[in-house]
Amino acid sequence: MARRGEANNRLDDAARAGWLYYVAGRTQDEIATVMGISRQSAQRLVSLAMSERLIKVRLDHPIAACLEAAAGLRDRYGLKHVEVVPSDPGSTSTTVGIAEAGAAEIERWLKLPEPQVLAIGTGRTLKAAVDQLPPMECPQHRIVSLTGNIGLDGSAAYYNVIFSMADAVKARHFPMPLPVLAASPEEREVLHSQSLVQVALKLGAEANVAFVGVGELGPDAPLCQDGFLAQDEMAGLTRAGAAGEICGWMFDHDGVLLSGSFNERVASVPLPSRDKASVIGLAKGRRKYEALWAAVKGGIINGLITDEATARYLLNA
Amino acid sequence: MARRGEANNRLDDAARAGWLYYVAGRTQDEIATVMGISRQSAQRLVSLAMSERLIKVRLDHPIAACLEAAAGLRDRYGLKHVEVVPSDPGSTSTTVGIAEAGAAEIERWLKLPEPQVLAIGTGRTLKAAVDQLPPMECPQHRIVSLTGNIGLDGSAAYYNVIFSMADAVKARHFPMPLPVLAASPEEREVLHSQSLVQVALKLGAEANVAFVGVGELGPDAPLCQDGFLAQDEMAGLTRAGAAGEICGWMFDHDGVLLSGSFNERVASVPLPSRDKASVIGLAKGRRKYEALWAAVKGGIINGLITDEATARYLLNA
DNA sequence: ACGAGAAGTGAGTAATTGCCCATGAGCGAG
DNA sequence: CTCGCTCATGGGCAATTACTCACTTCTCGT
Repeated sequence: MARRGEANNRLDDAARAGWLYYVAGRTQDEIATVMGISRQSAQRLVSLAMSERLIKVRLDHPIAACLEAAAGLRDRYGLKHVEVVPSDPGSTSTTVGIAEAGAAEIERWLKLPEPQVLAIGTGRTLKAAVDQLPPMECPQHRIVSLTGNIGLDGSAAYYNVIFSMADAVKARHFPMPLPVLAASPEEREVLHSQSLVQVALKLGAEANVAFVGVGELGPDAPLCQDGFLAQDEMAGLTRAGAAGEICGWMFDHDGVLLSGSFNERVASVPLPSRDKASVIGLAKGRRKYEALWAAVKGGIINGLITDEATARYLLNA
Repeated sequence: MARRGEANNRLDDAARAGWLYYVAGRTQDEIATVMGISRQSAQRLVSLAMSERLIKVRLDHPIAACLEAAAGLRDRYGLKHVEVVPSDPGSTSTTVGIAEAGAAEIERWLKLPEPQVLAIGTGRTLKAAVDQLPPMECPQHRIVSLTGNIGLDGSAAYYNVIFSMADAVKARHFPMPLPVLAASPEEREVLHSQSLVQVALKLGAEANVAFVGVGELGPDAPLCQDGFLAQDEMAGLTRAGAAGEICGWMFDHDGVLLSGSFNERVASVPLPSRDKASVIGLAKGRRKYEALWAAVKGGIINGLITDEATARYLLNA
């Protein structure tokens, strides 16, 4: 192969080896012969292709147990769309499985020929899902971020997912040039009156589908860890009965948005109407059980992508 | 898990096993334990998930499209060797990429310890490829030129590639001390009876591999530009149905060598047998589409090094 | 019921893959 | 120029996976 960009060359070779291994089904020995390298090097390239995420694997089959759980959840909580992936009891990851399934669902929407407005929230799970998206050309769609991308200290929020999405999907993107949280309800009004923000707010209201993470509360909550929320404020919220948050919007154990002043400072786009749009939550894991239960009970979300264990909890709750 | 469609059950299990294997990265032993089956059964389920296409693997890298295109061309036209390099849309060069890939392939042959006979055609693309060759010592091989190196006016043909090759590669070289085109079939016979030419003809018939450029026809054809062919003769050839040429041999749109008198005047070495040898064409670019299509259709060449755009054309043609 | 045939199972074994380690090439600092 | 560092390489070996075969179970038609 060409001798020029020596840096890329390794990844190119890795891609080639990975393709030959996973797609063409050759053995590493054959690959080594074809590429004129040793078997060990071929093995390294193949595993490099894996660790660099050049190779993406997805399962396209509704597994019966998961299907049943999904159907049960749909009936029980009146959800529009439920997807349950197998649990991996040995893994502590909060994204494995969900990310792939979420990416598949996002991809389904992006492949629609009719123009859609997709709204995207924030969070680690969503980030992992978006990272699984293949490059796509979707000029017909528009993608709007539901949350601001600026932290309390003015820096860009790492987990604002819309930028990762823009890398993979060629469509018009509308980020929110705002902090997640305004200092006061009045400041929020001022911020929201900016024309750029107005566009995002309008698009958010028109969204056909929204993909959101579901955040738990407590000292270890992602909101605190990422510095959006101080510990004492968090403690106050839990005392006030908050059970979880989506895009910053706090809700109680019945899934009713808190009426206190906190939610009046949240600068995020309001969640699209659950009557017209699908608001799909992506989350799994013990720590999110309470928040998820509240969210589905109260109809904060009407779609869910989760794993088997979480689904079981929600069915028995 | 309810038991209803017993037939599905196996596929469901296969899906679950496949998920645990490919997505969660567990070993088949672990899967067997988790699912309460034997390791062999787990292996069967995993391979079933693969063969039933439940698991979809995708490679996210520019090179993926190239490899797929290459495999497609190999199948479609029954080629022995296909290499597709990424297109560089910004470049008008007819050689960038091809030259490097061609050089790499030539190098692979030169590195073989067993003595080989390499045949080399002519053309700008091939020249660019040979210019990429590193200095090598290959006393075991012999390299023969497929075309004459003398123009109509008696001067040396600039694009006769074998001399450039001799500069880089230390091996025995056999140029063809002939014009490209004889004045008449009879003259060709006389020329070919020279003992030096006999050696080249014999070697050409023994060649293990031939690297050739593919020439398009028309007023701007390289054959005209380099003064091997007058415009009126070219016009006559296109009227007679010629679609392209390789080493001077004219062929029609189905890749069948023209039977007219022109080919009887071509003084080049006949192309090596496509049954025994690899005849690898190097070419890319809009202007060569027709000629390439004819050449692969008719089996004039059984190997191809080209770029993505050209590969796409050949796949859709 | 019964037998033929399809389908599945586990043991055993060959093939393939993953990983560790010693080696040597390449490179920048001194 | 040399030392020390990093990193790719290929050998060797253990772990993992794929395949074959003989045997059992199930199904279906008579």
